[in-house]
Amino acid sequence: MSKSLLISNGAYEPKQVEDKIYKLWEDSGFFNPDKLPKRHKKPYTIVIPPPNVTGELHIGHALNATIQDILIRQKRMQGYKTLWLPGTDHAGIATQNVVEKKLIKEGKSRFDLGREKFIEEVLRWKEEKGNIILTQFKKLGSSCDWSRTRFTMDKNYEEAVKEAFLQYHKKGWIYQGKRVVNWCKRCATSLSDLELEYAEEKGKLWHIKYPVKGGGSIIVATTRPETMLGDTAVAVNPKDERYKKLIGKVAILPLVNREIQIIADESVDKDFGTGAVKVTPAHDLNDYQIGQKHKLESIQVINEMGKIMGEVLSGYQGLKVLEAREKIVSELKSQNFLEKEEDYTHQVPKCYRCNTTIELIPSLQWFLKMDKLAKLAENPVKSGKIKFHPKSFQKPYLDWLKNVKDWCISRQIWWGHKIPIEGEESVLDTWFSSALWPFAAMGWPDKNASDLKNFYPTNVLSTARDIVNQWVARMIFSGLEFTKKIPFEDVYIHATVLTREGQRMSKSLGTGIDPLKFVDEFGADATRFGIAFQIMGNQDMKFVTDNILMGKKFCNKIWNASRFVLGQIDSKMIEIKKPTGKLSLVDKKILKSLEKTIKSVNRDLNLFKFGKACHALYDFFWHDFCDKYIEESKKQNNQLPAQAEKTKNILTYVLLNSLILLHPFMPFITEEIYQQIPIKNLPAGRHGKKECIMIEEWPN
RNA sequence: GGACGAUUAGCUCAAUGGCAGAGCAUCUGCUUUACACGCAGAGGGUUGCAGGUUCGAGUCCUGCAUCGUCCACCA
Repeated sequence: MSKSLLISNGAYEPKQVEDKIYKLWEDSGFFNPDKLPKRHKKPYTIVIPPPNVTGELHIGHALNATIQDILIRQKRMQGYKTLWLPGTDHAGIATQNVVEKKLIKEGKSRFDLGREKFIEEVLRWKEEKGNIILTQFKKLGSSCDWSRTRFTMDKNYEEAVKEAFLQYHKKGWIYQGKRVVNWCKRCATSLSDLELEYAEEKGKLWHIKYPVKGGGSIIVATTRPETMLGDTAVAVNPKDERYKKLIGKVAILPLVNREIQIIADESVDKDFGTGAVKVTPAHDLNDYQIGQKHKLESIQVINEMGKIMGEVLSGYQGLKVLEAREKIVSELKSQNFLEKEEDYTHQVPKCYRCNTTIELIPSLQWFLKMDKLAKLAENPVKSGKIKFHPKSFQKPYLDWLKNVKDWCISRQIWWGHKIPIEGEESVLDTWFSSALWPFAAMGWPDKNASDLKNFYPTNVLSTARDIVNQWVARMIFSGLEFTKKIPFEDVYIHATVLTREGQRMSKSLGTGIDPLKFVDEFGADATRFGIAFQIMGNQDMKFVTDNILMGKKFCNKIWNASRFVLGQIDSKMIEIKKPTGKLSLVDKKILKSLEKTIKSVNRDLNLFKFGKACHALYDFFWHDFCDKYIEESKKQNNQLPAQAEKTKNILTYVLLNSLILLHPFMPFITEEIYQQIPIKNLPAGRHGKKECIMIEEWPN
C-alpha cells in the first residue's frame, strides 16, 4: 500500500505522509532517550524554551522549533542519547489578562469570582487551550519527548520554585521593602524594568516658577507637573553658577504653598531644561535616589489606580493623572506660575502585556539582591564556558549585568506561584520560575532525580534575542546557584522574523503569520526547509513565502529522484554497498561531491550555519545528483551488465546518504522514502538493519 | 545619549581582497518515460553616498545617509 504511493505518485503529497510518519516515530519510542537503542550512549539535551501558554504559533516559533529539531535529529543520528524536553510556561500576567478579557465579555471581573474561583477558571482555560502550541510543534515534526512534558505550575515544579525562594531567603538575598516600582494600573501589579516597553509620545515641557523664600524665584522644567503635589525639594547641579547662591535656601511650592529645600546634587544635568529639577521622591526613580541621599520626605500623591490621592491640594483627590495634569497647568497659568510651555517628544514607559502607561509609585515589594548573582552570570560567559552564537550578543549581556539593579520579584496578580510566606498574597514574577527551567524541569530539587543526573547540564539553548537578559541571564545564575553547574554550554540566538515589509510579527500589530498555514499548503518539510534555508546568520530575517515554495519544489524533486532510483532496482531486496573498485569518471565525481557535501554540512551544523547547510544539500542533490549523475546513469544503463549494477549501487548509495543528510531538515519525506527502500543490508549502520531513518547512522 | 547590525538583480538573500551568484518573479523554446512542482536558455547590477588603502575593493579604513534592534534615560 505505502510502496505504491511512492512508485505511483509523480507528485509528493505531504498530507498523505505526515500524520502517518509522525505516528510511526511516536510508536517507535525513539523520541524518548530511554527507549533509544543501546548504542546511543552520550547524552545530548535541549530544553525547549517554554512558550507561554497564551502563545499562538508564529513564524518565529516555527523557526526556533526547526532549529532545535535539526540539532536534535542530527545528534540522534550521530548516536547521542538525545532528549528534547518540551513544556509550557504559565506566563502569569499574559494568561491572567487573557482570562480576564474572557470574563469581561461575560460581564464579570476577576473580583466578582474571587481568587480561588478565578484560578479554577484559569486552569480550565489552560486545559483547553494551553497545549495548542505543543500540538503545533508536532505538526512541524518536532521530535520532543512528549512523555516528559512539563508545566511551570505543576506540583513538582512548584516545589522547585518554593525551594529556590527559600534558599535565596536563607542566604539573605531576598528582602522586602517599600521602593518606587514600575506599576501597571490596569494589571494592578508591579513590573520589573525588563517588562517595560517604551513608546515615543509627544508631550510638553512645562517651565514652572517656584518662588524662593526671601525673594526671587527658581524655574524648574517638567513633563509631569501633576507630580509637583509630591515635591519635597528642588535640585540643581552644585557646579551650576546660576544657582549657587540659591543652594540651601527654601522654595515655596506653588499652589500647595509647601516649603521645600533647594539642594545640590551631581545627578542634575545643567544643560537640560532650566538646569533646576523638582524632586518627587515618591514618583520618580532618580528623585527617589536623591531623596534617599538627602533624607527627603516622600509624599505619595498617585495611588495604585493611577489617581490622585490625599488632600495635598483640594479639588484633586480622585482625579486621573492626565486630568490632574490639565487642571494643574491651567491653575499655574492663571496664577502666573507658568513661565513657558514647549513641545517635547519623549519615551513613555508602557506595560509590555497591556500597553498601559506605567506609573512609578512607592510600594511594598519583594526584591532579590543581584550583586552576587550578577557575578555568577558573568563568569562563565567571560571565561568562555558558555558561548553565545553569534558572539556579538555577549557584550550587551555583560553590560546589562554590570549595571543591573535588584530584581523586583513580586507581582500583585493571582495567577502564579504564591510567595511562600505566611499571609502573603503576592505571587512571584513568572521569570523567577522560568529561570529554574533547565533543572526544575528535570526534577530538581530532588537531587536523585534520574533526569537531573543523566541529562543535566543541557547542551544548547536556542532562543530569541529579546529575552537574553530576562531569561538567559537568570537561568545561568539560577543554574549555578542551585546546581553549581552551568545550565547549558551554547546559547544560540536566532534571528527575529520580520514581515516582508520589515515589521515585527506580533498579534497586536496584526502582522503575525501562522506557519501552519504553510504546513497545510506546502507541507511541513517545505516549511522547515524554506525557513532554514534563510538562516544566514543575520539578526533579522524578512520572511518570504518564496523559499517555502522552493522547499516544496525540492520535496518534489527528492520524491521523483527516489522514484527513478527505486524504479531502477525494481522491488527486489538490495544490499547498498560503499562503491569500490574501478569507477568511471562520473561515478568518481558524484562520490567526491557527496564527500564534500558531508564535510560541509557537518562543519556548518557545528557552527549553527543552518542556511549554508541547506544550500549545500540543495545544490548537491539537485544539480550534482539529479541533473548530472541521474541523467548520466541513463546512458550507463545501456552499457555492460556489470557496470549497470555498479551504477545502480551508486544511485542507491548516494540517495540513501542524501536522505540521511536531509533528514534533520526534512524529516517526513526522508523517512517515508527510507521506509520504502527495499534494503536487505545497510553498509554503514552499526546495527546493520533497517529501522527508522531517524536513528540511521549519520556520516561524518 | 550608548552599543550593535543592515544597505548587492523587481523581491528575499549569497559571494577566505581576485571573472558579482541562487531561489522566487519575468521572457523564449521544449508533453526528452523520475519530476511542467520539470528541462534548456535569456533578460535584469555604477553592490546606499563620498573619499582613502591596494596591482586589484561588494569585501579593508574614514566620513555621511537611510533603516532596524538592544541598552540607558534628562526632570
